[in-house]
Amino acid sequence: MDDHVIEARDHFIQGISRISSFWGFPKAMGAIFAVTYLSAEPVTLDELVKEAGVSKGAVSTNIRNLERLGVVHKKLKVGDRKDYYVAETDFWKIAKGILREREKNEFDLAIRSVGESLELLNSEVDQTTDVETSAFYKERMLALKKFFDSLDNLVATLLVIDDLKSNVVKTMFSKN
Amino acid sequence: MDDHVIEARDHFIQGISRISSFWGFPKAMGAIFAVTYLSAEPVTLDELVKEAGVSKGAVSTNIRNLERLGVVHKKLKVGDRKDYYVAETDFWKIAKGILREREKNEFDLAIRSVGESLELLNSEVDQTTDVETSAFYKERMLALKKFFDSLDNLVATLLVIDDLKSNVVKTMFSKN
DNA sequence: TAGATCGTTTAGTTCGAACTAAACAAAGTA
DNA sequence: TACTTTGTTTAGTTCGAACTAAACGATCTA
Repeated sequence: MDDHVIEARDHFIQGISRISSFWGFPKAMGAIFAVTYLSAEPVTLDELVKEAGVSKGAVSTNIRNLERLGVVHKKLKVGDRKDYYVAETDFWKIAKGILREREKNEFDLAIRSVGESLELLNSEVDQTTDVETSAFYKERMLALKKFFDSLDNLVATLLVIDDLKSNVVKTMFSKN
Repeated sequence: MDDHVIEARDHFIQGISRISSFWGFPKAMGAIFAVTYLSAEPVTLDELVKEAGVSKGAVSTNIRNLERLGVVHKKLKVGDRKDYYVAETDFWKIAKGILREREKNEFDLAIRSVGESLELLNSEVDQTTDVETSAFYKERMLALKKFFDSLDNLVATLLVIDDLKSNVVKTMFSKN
């Protein structure tokens, strides 16, 4: 293969790896996706081991996460025990998948803890001390909770946008 | 102070710490912000050391980053060498500040590398081998680049939204 | 059954981000 | 000048996420 092509490919893989790690995913995950994305044919686990330069175990776990996020798709061939993977090419779909995944898991779990803190304050029928402090905490925590709720609505709204509407978004923010 | 209030406060600080680390920031950074946010009065570095339970060095570097992001603000008092900090309470502003910061730095640096890879392919006037592969790479890389450009426009658009319009957004996505 | 071929799981290791402790710098005060 | 008070920087350490190597399980074939 032409040197320039190889160089471009390597540079691309490296770039995707950085993007991956920037968004809080493993670098290897990015490399694995990049290889899959640059492959015209479905790729096997062993090919990914070779092309992405990571161990079989790492490919196994990372590709599974990629599939869970909808970033790649598993394709089985009849009479073939191997798993084949192809990259999702609709990046808006990918973005939605990732957002949806973050929505559950850690995200609103952490957000929920703000609500819980607030409830702790509200259930505090005590008359002991520091009414002022308690009131101030309530005010601040409530303000943050409201922000999170709005954000939640925003994301939820984006998630229910179907393909038709999403095309509107694509058109709006594309230059050509 | 009332036990419930202390418990609520601790729970809140812990929650913010998790959110912080979830978004790729140090846990301590979240704790420091939480303490600042829950303080009615401007706080000093030494108070933060005590309240957030991290070392002076860590507070120093983290608070500086928080200020750079516009999450807290430094307040100086006349005839007082201490630095005082207050939390920004407009979370939409905070979100914008963080987005803006990510915009520079790593983000479009990584994105740029995709463009560079593409250029490497285009500057490849060679006639050697693999015309097909090269064409395929170009196609895929261009598709990704277009997506990134759209995303870039989207973020840029959000960033130039002034306070008036941003109130529209707030209203749109608040429940009450 | 034995052996080959897959993907997964586990035990152990590596590596870097983020922390602490402590030295340092700067700027005021006595 | 010496001492105090404040924030920053540096050297060294810790700790966990993510990796590798290798054992394992499952499934097909001869």
